[in-house]
Amino acid sequence: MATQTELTASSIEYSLLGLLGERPMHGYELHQELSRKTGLGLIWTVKQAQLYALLAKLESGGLIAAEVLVQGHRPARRVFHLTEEGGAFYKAWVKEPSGRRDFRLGFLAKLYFAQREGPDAAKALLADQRRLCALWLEGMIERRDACGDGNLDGLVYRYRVGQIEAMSVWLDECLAYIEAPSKAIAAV
Amino acid sequence: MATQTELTASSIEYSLLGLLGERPMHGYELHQELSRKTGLGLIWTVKQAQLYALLAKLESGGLIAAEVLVQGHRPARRVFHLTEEGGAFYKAWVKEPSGRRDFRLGFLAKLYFAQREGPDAAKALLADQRRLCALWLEGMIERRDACGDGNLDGLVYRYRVGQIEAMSVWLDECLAYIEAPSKAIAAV
DNA sequence: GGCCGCATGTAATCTGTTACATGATTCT
DNA sequence: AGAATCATGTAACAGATTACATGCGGCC
Repeated sequence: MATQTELTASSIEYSLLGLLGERPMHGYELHQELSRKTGLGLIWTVKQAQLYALLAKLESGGLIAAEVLVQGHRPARRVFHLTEEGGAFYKAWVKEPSGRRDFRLGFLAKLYFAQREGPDAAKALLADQRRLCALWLEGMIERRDACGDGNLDGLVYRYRVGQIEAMSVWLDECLAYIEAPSKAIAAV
Repeated sequence: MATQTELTASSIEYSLLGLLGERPMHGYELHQELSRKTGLGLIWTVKQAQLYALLAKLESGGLIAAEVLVQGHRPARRVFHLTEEGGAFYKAWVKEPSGRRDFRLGFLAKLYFAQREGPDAAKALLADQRRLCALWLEGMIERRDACGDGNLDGLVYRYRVGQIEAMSVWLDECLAYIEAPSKAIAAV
């Protein structure tokens, strides 16, 4: 029970927790995992230096812990695993829909993990996120309409409305995919 | 001709150049301009401290210069104006379409300025940006199709395709707006 | 001989955020 | 009396990026 110093973690950090929740890994391994151009690596990549820094932060926060694994000639590995605290942190994150700021990165990552936990978790997440997204859209449309046509401000809002609408459509696609992975997409 | 230390400026900095190109202003004034919820202030806001830091950077880079304007009792104002170099920098920026990274901020700002320079500048910018955007879309669709249906990677690409498509639609709306500001939007 | 893979990091740098400092004036 | 406005900044901290350091083994 390390003193909870108001731990705020970015979606990258949560994703590391998520990965370590599946199986313990050492830094280099994580880095490779994230450097592939599939899965999480497709969402973002972390530079090696940053990764080690993030791991150090998570470790000092008590969310992960390391075991040193010495191997003959090569440098020893520090194999990290989730602590209970870290697991709880991750669980809370993965079920909470994302804010607009980190939708692009955070939500994609969340969906990745939620779907691994099973279709129900993913469906629930998608439903929540859709609701949130609808709210954003509503608010943005209101603001768009508030500034009449014929000025640049309106275009700015129109841009945002368009982006949120596209999100919304995409969330529906995701839901369809989760419900019937094999051919759902073709129907769109 | 200060030694051009490979000046890289963010779109925020370019926007400051753009504002100062219209009329000289002091820091506080710029900050107010950007704090209003219309025009550029709608695109982003800068914290006061950061603004002064940016101005210092631009000044030391020789892109803007200050004149001190002492007024009776209040603190003296440092009124900044564009230098020739700064003007050239700005001009190059404003006509160049934005990359994907800073489309959200950079392009909106660019459009704001281009449109102030007149409809032709704005039209040219929009046309260029549309072309670029079409390329992105093409590439992204290709990648989307490359990873077959039925896996999460596909959803990630679908998301991106959706966002770029929305951009593309919006660019067309913008063009319509520039060509017939009064009622173009209603037609969409 | 030189580069890539393995596996760890540190140090320097840059950018941004938060908080604070100053000091007079005008609004409530 | 207290708050907000005017107008400038500095200092401390947080985050990411870049570059560098180490040291061995295997491949071309």
